[in-house]
Amino acid sequence: MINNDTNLDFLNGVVDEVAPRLLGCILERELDGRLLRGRIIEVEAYDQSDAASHSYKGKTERTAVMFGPAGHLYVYFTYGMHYCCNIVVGGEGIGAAVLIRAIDPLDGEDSMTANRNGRGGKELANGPAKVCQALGIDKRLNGHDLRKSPLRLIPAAPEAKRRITATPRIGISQAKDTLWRFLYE
DNA sequence: AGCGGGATTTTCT
DNA sequence: GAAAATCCCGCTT
Repeated sequence: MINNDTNLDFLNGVVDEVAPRLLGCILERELDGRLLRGRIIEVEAYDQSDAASHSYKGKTERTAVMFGPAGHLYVYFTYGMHYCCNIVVGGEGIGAAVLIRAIDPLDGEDSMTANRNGRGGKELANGPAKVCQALGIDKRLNGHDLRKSPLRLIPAAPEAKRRITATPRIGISQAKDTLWRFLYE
Protein backbone atom coordinates (compact mmCIF):
# COMPACT_ATOMS: atom_id res chain seq x y z
CA MET A 1 0.00 0.00 0.00
CA ILE A 2 2.22 2.79 -1.24
CA ASN A 3 0.70 6.17 -1.94
CA ASN A 4 1.87 9.73 -2.29
CA ASP A 5 -0.61 11.20 0.15
CA THR A 6 0.26 9.69 3.50
CA ASN A 7 -1.88 11.11 6.29
CA LEU A 8 0.37 12.77 8.84
CA ASP A 9 -2.39 14.42 10.89
CA PHE A 10 -1.09 12.71 14.03
CA LEU A 11 1.68 15.35 14.00
CA ASN A 12 -0.81 18.11 14.79
CA GLY A 13 -0.65 18.16 18.58
CA VAL A 14 1.53 19.49 21.38
CA VAL A 15 5.11 18.46 20.81
CA ASP A 16 5.71 16.44 23.96
CA GLU A 17 2.67 14.31 23.15
CA VAL A 18 3.50 13.94 19.47
CA ALA A 19 7.18 13.10 19.98
CA PRO A 20 6.65 9.68 21.60
CA ARG A 21 4.17 8.83 18.83
CA LEU A 22 7.02 9.11 16.33
CA LEU A 23 8.79 6.15 17.93
CA GLY A 24 8.15 3.14 15.70
CA CYS A 25 7.45 5.27 12.63
CA ILE A 26 9.53 4.55 9.54
CA LEU A 27 11.72 6.89 7.52
CA GLU A 28 11.89 5.79 3.90
CA ARG A 29 14.65 7.40 1.84
CA GLU A 30 15.25 7.05 -1.90
CA LEU A 31 18.90 7.76 -2.64
CA ASP A 32 20.75 7.01 -5.88
CA GLY A 33 18.14 4.46 -6.92
CA ARG A 34 18.33 2.61 -3.62
CA LEU A 35 15.66 2.35 -0.95
CA LEU A 36 16.80 2.93 2.61
CA ARG A 37 14.38 2.37 5.46
CA GLY A 38 14.77 2.71 9.21
CA ARG A 39 12.55 2.62 12.27
CA ILE A 40 12.70 5.64 14.58
CA ILE A 41 13.78 4.53 18.07
CA GLU A 42 14.88 7.74 19.83
CA VAL A 43 13.63 11.35 19.56
CA GLU A 44 13.67 14.69 21.38
CA ALA A 45 10.95 17.37 21.52
CA TYR A 46 11.57 21.11 21.09
CA ASP A 47 9.11 23.99 21.03
CA GLN A 48 8.97 27.75 21.14
CA SER A 49 8.41 28.05 24.91
CA ASP A 50 11.54 25.98 25.46
CA ALA A 51 14.87 27.73 26.12
CA ALA A 52 16.78 24.84 24.54
CA SER A 53 14.97 25.18 21.23
CA HIS A 54 16.22 26.92 18.11
CA SER A 55 12.75 28.47 17.86
CA TYR A 56 12.88 29.97 21.37
CA LYS A 57 13.75 33.48 20.19
CA GLY A 58 11.29 33.46 17.35
CA LYS A 59 11.38 32.94 13.63
CA THR A 60 14.69 33.52 11.87
CA GLU A 61 16.02 32.50 8.48
CA ARG A 62 17.35 29.27 9.95
CA THR A 63 14.24 28.35 11.94
CA ALA A 64 11.60 29.41 9.42
CA VAL A 65 10.78 25.80 8.60
CA MET A 66 9.97 25.10 12.27
CA PHE A 67 7.22 27.71 12.04
CA GLY A 68 5.75 26.16 8.89
CA PRO A 69 3.30 23.28 8.48
CA ALA A 70 3.69 19.99 10.34
CA GLY A 71 5.13 17.03 8.46
CA HIS A 72 8.01 18.90 6.84
CA LEU A 73 11.70 18.34 7.57
CA TYR A 74 13.82 20.85 9.50
CA VAL A 75 17.52 20.25 8.83
CA TYR A 76 20.19 22.25 10.63
CA PHE A 77 23.97 22.29 10.42
CA THR A 78 26.02 22.31 13.61
CA TYR A 79 29.52 22.02 15.04
CA GLY A 80 30.89 23.01 11.66
CA MET A 81 30.38 19.56 10.12
CA HIS A 82 27.17 17.80 11.10
CA TYR A 83 23.57 17.84 9.91
CA CYS A 84 20.68 16.92 12.19
CA CYS A 85 17.07 16.48 11.13
CA ASN A 86 13.73 17.15 12.79
CA ILE A 87 10.10 16.56 11.94
CA VAL A 88 8.05 19.75 12.21
CA VAL A 89 5.10 19.32 14.55
CA GLY A 90 2.06 21.27 15.72
CA GLY A 91 1.13 23.36 12.72
CA GLU A 92 1.64 26.71 11.05
CA GLY A 93 3.19 29.34 13.33
CA ILE A 94 3.84 27.02 16.28
CA GLY A 95 7.63 26.63 16.11
CA ALA A 96 7.92 23.04 17.32
CA ALA A 97 9.86 20.05 16.00
CA VAL A 98 11.06 16.59 16.97
CA LEU A 99 14.74 15.72 16.59
CA ILE A 100 15.40 12.24 15.19
CA ARG A 101 18.18 10.89 17.38
CA ALA A 102 18.39 7.24 16.35
CA ILE A 103 16.96 4.67 13.94
CA ASP A 104 17.18 0.90 13.47
CA PRO A 105 17.86 -0.15 9.87
CA LEU A 106 15.13 -2.12 8.09
CA ASP A 107 16.25 -2.02 4.45
CA GLY A 108 19.44 -0.92 2.70
CA GLU A 109 21.64 -1.37 5.76
CA ASP A 110 24.64 -2.02 3.51
CA SER A 111 24.14 1.32 1.76
CA MET A 112 23.70 3.12 5.07
CA THR A 113 26.91 1.59 6.38
CA ALA A 114 28.70 2.77 3.24
CA ASN A 115 27.28 6.27 3.76
CA ARG A 116 28.73 6.11 7.26
CA ASN A 117 32.19 5.31 5.91
CA GLY A 118 31.97 1.71 7.07
CA ARG A 119 30.74 2.37 10.57
CA GLY A 120 27.78 0.04 10.92
CA GLY A 121 26.21 -2.11 13.61
CA LYS A 122 25.71 -0.31 16.89
CA GLU A 123 27.36 2.83 15.50
CA LEU A 124 25.24 3.01 12.34
CA ALA A 125 22.63 5.54 13.42
CA ASN A 126 22.74 5.98 17.22
CA GLY A 127 22.99 9.78 17.14
CA PRO A 128 21.25 12.61 15.28
CA ALA A 129 24.13 13.43 12.92
CA LYS A 130 24.72 9.72 12.31
CA VAL A 131 21.08 9.31 11.25
CA CYS A 132 21.49 12.07 8.68
CA GLN A 133 24.76 10.68 7.37
CA ALA A 134 23.34 7.15 7.08
CA LEU A 135 20.29 8.41 5.15
CA GLY A 136 22.15 10.99 3.05
CA ILE A 137 20.22 13.93 4.51
CA ASP A 138 21.67 17.42 4.20
CA LYS A 139 20.57 21.06 3.82
CA ARG A 140 19.00 20.33 0.44
CA LEU A 141 16.18 18.49 2.22
CA ASN A 142 15.45 21.37 4.60
CA GLY A 143 11.72 22.11 4.30
CA HIS A 144 10.96 18.88 2.45
CA ASP A 145 7.39 17.57 2.62
CA LEU A 146 7.61 14.14 4.27
CA ARG A 147 4.58 12.82 2.40
CA LYS A 148 6.69 12.75 -0.74
CA SER A 149 9.71 11.08 -2.30
CA PRO A 150 12.65 11.06 -1.80
CA LEU A 151 12.03 11.04 1.94
CA ARG A 152 8.80 9.83 3.49
CA LEU A 153 7.56 9.42 7.02
CA ILE A 154 5.39 6.34 7.44
CA PRO A 155 3.18 6.18 10.56
CA ALA A 156 3.92 3.44 13.07
CA ALA A 157 2.05 0.20 12.72
CA PRO A 158 0.17 -0.65 15.95
CA GLU A 159 2.30 -3.77 16.46
CA ALA A 160 5.46 -1.61 16.38
CA LYS A 161 4.51 0.17 19.61
CA ARG A 162 6.49 -0.61 22.76
CA ARG A 163 6.97 0.85 26.22
CA ILE A 164 8.59 4.29 26.21
CA THR A 165 10.94 6.06 28.64
CA ALA A 166 11.33 9.84 29.00
CA THR A 167 14.69 11.35 30.05
CA PRO A 168 16.49 14.72 29.91
CA ARG A 169 17.72 15.77 26.47
CA ILE A 170 21.32 15.34 25.34
CA GLY A 171 23.86 18.07 24.68
CA ILE A 172 21.85 21.10 25.75
CA SER A 173 22.71 23.81 28.27
CA GLN A 174 19.17 25.14 28.90
CA ALA A 175 16.10 23.36 30.29
CA LYS A 176 18.25 20.42 31.34
CA ASP A 177 15.57 18.98 33.60
CA THR A 178 12.80 18.80 31.00
CA LEU A 179 12.10 15.14 30.23
CA TRP A 180 11.63 15.51 26.49
CA ARG A 181 13.88 12.75 25.20
CA PHE A 182 11.86 9.66 24.36
CA LEU A 183 13.13 6.18 23.61
CA TYR A 184 12.11 2.56 23.96
CA GLU A 185 12.83 0.88 27.28
C1' DA B 1 35.91 0.84 28.51
C1' DG B 2 36.15 5.49 29.51
C1' DC B 3 37.73 10.18 29.25
C1' DG B 4 39.49 14.55 27.03
C1' DG B 5 40.07 17.34 23.31
C1' DG B 6 39.98 18.78 18.42
C1' DA B 7 37.48 19.46 14.16
C1' DT B 8 35.13 23.23 11.53
C1' DT B 9 31.59 26.79 10.09
C1' DT B 10 27.00 28.58 10.65
C1' DT B 11 24.27 31.51 13.31
C1' DC B 12 23.21 34.94 16.31
C1' DT B 13 24.94 38.70 19.78
C1' DG C 1 33.40 36.84 18.72
C1' DA C 2 31.28 32.86 21.09
C1' DA C 3 28.57 29.01 21.20
C1' DA C 4 26.68 25.22 19.09
C1' DA C 5 20.21 19.87 19.78
C1' DT C 6 27.93 16.24 17.68
C1' DC C 7 31.23 12.86 16.45
C1' DC C 8 35.60 10.58 16.37
C1' DC C 9 40.28 9.73 17.54
C1' DG C 10 43.91 8.80 20.70
C1' DC C 11 45.48 8.12 25.20
C1' DT C 12 44.96 6.09 29.76
C1' DT C 13 43.31 2.56 32.79
